[in-house]
Amino acid sequence: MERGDLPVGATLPPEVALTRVLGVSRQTVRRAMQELAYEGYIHRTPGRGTTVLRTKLSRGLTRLTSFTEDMRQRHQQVSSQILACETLPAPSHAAEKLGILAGTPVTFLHRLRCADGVPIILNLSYVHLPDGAIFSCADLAELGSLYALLERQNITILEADRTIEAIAANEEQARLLATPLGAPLLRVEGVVYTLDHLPIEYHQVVSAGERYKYAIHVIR
Amino acid sequence: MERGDLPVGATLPPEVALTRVLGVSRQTVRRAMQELAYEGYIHRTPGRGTTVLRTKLSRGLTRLTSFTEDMRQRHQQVSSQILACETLPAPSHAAEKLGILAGTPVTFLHRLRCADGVPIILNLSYVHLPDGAIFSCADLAELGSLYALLERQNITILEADRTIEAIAANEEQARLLATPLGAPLLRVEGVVYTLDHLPIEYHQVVSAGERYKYAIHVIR
DNA sequence: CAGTGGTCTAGACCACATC
DNA sequence: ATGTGGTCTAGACCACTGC
Repeated sequence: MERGDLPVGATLPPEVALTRVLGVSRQTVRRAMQELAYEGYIHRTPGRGTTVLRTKLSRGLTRLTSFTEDMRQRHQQVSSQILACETLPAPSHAAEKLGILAGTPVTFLHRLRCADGVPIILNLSYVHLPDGAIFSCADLAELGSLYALLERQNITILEADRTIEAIAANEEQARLLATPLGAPLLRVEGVVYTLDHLPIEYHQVVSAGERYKYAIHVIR
Repeated sequence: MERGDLPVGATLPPEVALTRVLGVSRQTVRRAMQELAYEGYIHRTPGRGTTVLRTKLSRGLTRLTSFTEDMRQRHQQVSSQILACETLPAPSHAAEKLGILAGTPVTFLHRLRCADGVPIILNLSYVHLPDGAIFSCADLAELGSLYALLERQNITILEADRTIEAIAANEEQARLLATPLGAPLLRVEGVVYTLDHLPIEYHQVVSAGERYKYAIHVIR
């Protein structure tokens, strides 16, 4: 499909034919086609056949990616200004999301992130590290990506719950993002979980409305 | 899990045990567990086992649902005020998204949608019907849901591409949604595709920031 | 009616984690 | 060594589509 041999609308050979041609079992053919269907490449209709829907994959919010990864994918140059990187007692709203007691020490991170030099998003993170893990602001500054820093310590990021809403820029946000006071901003709040389902990070990401859009592909 | 018999963190019986207890094959057990894993209920680790991640499902943008379906799921009463329902020449921005020439007749729909009587979202739709399909504003008013109306004519909605951004309320939006002028609003733009990958609807959904949040669950 | 995808069974081998 | 999930095969029946 990506080579263009199978244009949009084309019908794929039936499963049994592929079984013979490829020399694998029908289950195996089906598993592969189910992946393609899930990714939106093909559509399958019982009794009729399988048709090609699209020939390239568009990536969006469907998967958990970091800002750094997102921007690199768009071939934009990422830079970060670290406004704060310190250990402090967790404020109650963050503690609640992280499932810990207010006042428990957490790593607080405040970053202004730019793409090609233009300020795009403002990032507030409260990180509650598992026992034994260490956090170095110098390493973060060097690596750029919080998730990369965590994964380097064998902390596996698994999933996140996010909410998206619109807010009006307060004074600090307006100043840092170079927008007027009261300008509409997008705020994404999220809790990120590790492999063991422990909440490891609570973040608030605020982005300038005109400069950053979320793109999503959804299927019914 | 939803009954609470299996709390978060609990380990599920291994596949072979479930095979015996339930009297089904291992593949069948695996298929069921894969669904649970995809929905974020469980997490599976090779060689270790399967653990419970969450005990209830939060529904979000991950699947394409209509406003009507969303609200009914939350047990809220949906009502709609149809501000416009007419056929007109497609404006260029809508035509582009629908892949048709500007000026082609499309059905234009403008609705104010309320949950429990409170105005929540403002919906602009441009519908480009396939040949032979008919559109009745009376039916829409009765059914409430555009997608239900289309599906009743055997038009299958398959997928959508959406973008989310923050905007400031203009005069009309402020009046209809009962918010101050310039208040931050969430705008979701989307193109909805049918089974044959034909764009059938272009919509703009504007929602009041404080009254409507999008929730998303993403996995890495 | 034949052909399609949807589902299930029974049995096998593998890589990996744990002890 | 044992038990776990990941993958594959071979064969079967079903519901639905289209002729």
